[in-house]
Amino acid sequence: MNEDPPRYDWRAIQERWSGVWEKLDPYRAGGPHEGKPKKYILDMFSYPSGDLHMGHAEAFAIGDAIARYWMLRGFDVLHPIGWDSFGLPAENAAIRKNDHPADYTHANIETQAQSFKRYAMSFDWSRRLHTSDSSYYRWTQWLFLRFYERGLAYRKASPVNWCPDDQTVLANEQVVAGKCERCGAEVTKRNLTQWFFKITDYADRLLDDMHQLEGSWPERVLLMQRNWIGRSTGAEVDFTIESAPDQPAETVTVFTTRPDTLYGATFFVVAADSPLAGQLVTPEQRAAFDAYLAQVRRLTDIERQSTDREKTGVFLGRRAVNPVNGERIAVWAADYVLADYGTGAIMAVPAHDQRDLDFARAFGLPVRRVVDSRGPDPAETGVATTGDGLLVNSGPYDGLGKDVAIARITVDLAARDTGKPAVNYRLRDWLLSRQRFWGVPIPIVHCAQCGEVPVPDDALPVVLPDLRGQDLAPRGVSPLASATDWVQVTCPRCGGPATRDTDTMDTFVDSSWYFLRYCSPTYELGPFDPEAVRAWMPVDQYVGGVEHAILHLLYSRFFTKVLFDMGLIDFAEPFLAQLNQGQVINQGKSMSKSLGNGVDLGVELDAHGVDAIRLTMLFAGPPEDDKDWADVSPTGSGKFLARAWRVWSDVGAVVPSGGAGDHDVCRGVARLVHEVTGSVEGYRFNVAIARLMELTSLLRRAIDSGPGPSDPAVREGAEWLTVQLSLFAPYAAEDGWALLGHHVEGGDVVGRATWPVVDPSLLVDEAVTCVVQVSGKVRARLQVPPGIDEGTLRGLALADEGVRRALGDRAVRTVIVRPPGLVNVVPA
RNA sequence: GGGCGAGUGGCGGAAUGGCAGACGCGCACGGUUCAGGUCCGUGUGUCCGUAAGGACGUGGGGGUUCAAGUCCCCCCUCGCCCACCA
Repeated sequence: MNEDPPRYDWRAIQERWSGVWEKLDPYRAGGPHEGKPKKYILDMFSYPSGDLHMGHAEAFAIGDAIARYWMLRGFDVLHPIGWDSFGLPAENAAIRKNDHPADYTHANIETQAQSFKRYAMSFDWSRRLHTSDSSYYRWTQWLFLRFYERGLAYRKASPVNWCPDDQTVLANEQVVAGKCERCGAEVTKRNLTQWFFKITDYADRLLDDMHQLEGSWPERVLLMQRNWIGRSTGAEVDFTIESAPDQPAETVTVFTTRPDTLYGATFFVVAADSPLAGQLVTPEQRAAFDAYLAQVRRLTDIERQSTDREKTGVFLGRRAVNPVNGERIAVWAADYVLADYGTGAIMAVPAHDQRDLDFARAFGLPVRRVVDSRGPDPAETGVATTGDGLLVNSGPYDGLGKDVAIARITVDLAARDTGKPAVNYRLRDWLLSRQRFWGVPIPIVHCAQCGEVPVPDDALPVVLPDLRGQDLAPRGVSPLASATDWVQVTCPRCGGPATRDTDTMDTFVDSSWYFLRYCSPTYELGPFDPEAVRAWMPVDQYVGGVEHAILHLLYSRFFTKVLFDMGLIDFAEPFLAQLNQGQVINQGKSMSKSLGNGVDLGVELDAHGVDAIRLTMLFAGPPEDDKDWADVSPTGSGKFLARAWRVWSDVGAVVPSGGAGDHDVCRGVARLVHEVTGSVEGYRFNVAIARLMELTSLLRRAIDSGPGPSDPAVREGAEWLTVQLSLFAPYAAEDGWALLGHHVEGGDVVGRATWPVVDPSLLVDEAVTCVVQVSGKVRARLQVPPGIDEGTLRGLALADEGVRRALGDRAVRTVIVRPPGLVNVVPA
């Protein structure tokens, strides 16, 4: 009878080891580190909108490889998982299916948890958390109250972004190109009283602390945050608006980054939709202004922000007086000036600002150059000169350069009390209230006697009422308002009748502190145990998508700084290092239902197995590159795993006795294993996997046509291959570990083995191939000892047949000798 | 319009200023197999050449250097981000 050799069977392997891991639970983080150094490796937690998809598969393969690496290096690693489980999709599903959002949420969480386990994630499952559990959101409310006490959470009426489809307000950060980030509907403005976090108080620190992150955060993310915060330094300048004869004069302040161009201000513009415009307009111009304002209000933000639009505006009938030269300039209202940036009013310097120039040309307003740019006249070319130059037409400031002029003019304005240095930010306060149900209730009570009253800490959590199905249908006010029993309360301060705030918090509030909760997920005395946070935080490596570059990452940094100021933590940046994986795309395009190019993770896992998919994700390229699924080969990954498995199977469980084994195998293994370590530390997993493929081929050759499977060096190579491959292919590696004789069921899992460290003496080359170039082209290769001296090498190179042939009859001008690897002969 | 990043075989991608194309996919040929697939081996940048060998070659152009995919300048193309923020 012919006995078939054993074969790599990933299905059987997955089934076998997932059961064992479930029992052993091998990836729990330690307590106080037992003397070991710590690493906190954090994957962005998951939103439970369905099962895991291809994007998750890539991101989590990266995070898991990093976490597993540090475990094998002997660190105490915290690698937790949880769910960002409040949010609109669950609520919309509940309305559709007439049930409770929690049902949908928990079903999806269970599905994802099972998928994570199948995907062999090395999570500490004991720390799992859900932001929609009252045991979690109790502390979200507690944090809100602390922010409130410090004046960092406040309510104000203002025009806010309104999504007509989701029937809720949105934060600035959630409006992308005038549309709702989530559903794509065009966002409109509504004047509403809403809750805000005063993130603008932290603008400077959010900006300045970024230098700590340089080098360990993607440059692109830092840049996006810088742009988003948008700090501009300049001056505020007071213009007097000439009054009607019977009225007192008014002062309107403008912000400018170019106070040096003050002499070039030839008109004055206020935002058409600001209250200021309505106050300034004269009775004669009132009708024209009202008509213009109506026209502006009809525009959507998208139309309004289109930069190639013709400039529009209307004269308000009054004049402003320039504080530096007393010049009277016309006051206009226009929609190119924004009501909510700076002071909502500008001085227009058309010669040196393109927008002002476009406006001046549209309405025939004067243009005066005050910076000598030596170019053609902007009034004629239509191109404003925005660069540096010496001042002209600027009275006492003529001849000054930009920086000096800005400093001098600002000082002089301040001395006459008509201006001062000023800083402005693009960043606005974080609008956190939402008129939806499935979120954290805002723990504030409104009392006719006492006004806003915080819910006392010992009355937390304010638990959501039990609403479901049609109770949740959007009607422009929060669904919580219809839960009358829930809304009606007694005032915690005076005991009189009061009502609960019916808004819920933006889910980004939940995710702004979850990384702290993981340190002590069941702690009852506060949001986190200070001891545990001191032990684990900050996060050493955060892994997730770049789509959170300004939302989640900025908010989390803000929260961390506030907690630092409260004295609750002793660090001001939560994430020391950040890695953004690329997207998984298909045929050059991101996957979408409408394109029909979606790839289902479950189908891929069923077809190729977990290890092959993880390996494919990581081998496809550097982590931050996009991966096109049409360009990669899970089949190839599977073949590699089968080859590796056959090596383990051939080497088997018999431990050879004594000796280092075959010298060449030993050195080859050492070199490759060493290179894998370097590649993993640099997050070049594609290169690490390439080296493991080479290692596998080397061992294959050693078994078939070298010293054979029982050589000690071959065995050691096989063990190391197993340990290193376990970062990427945990199932196959565990099976290999068992094949090599380890008692996995008894707790000797490969994921808790020791990362190989090679003897440095094995990495020193015994013979080096020296490349000899003539004029930079390779003409000969010499085998030389690594310690060869310059003179000897030079002599050998010049004597070489190939070199002489290439030189021909030309004389040698220079010889560059870089022992032992390179000689470059330069002929005359 | 502004900012940032990237362009390397048929494809994904390697390469501290020092042998361009590691590793893989694909393809070709050979072996194994009743056959197909699997598996094993060999080859595979382009051009000239039976071969030995040679010429060319990292988007285009210029420069620095003994030596450039890598550094500098200009241009082209693509991608991403921001976009009337005074």
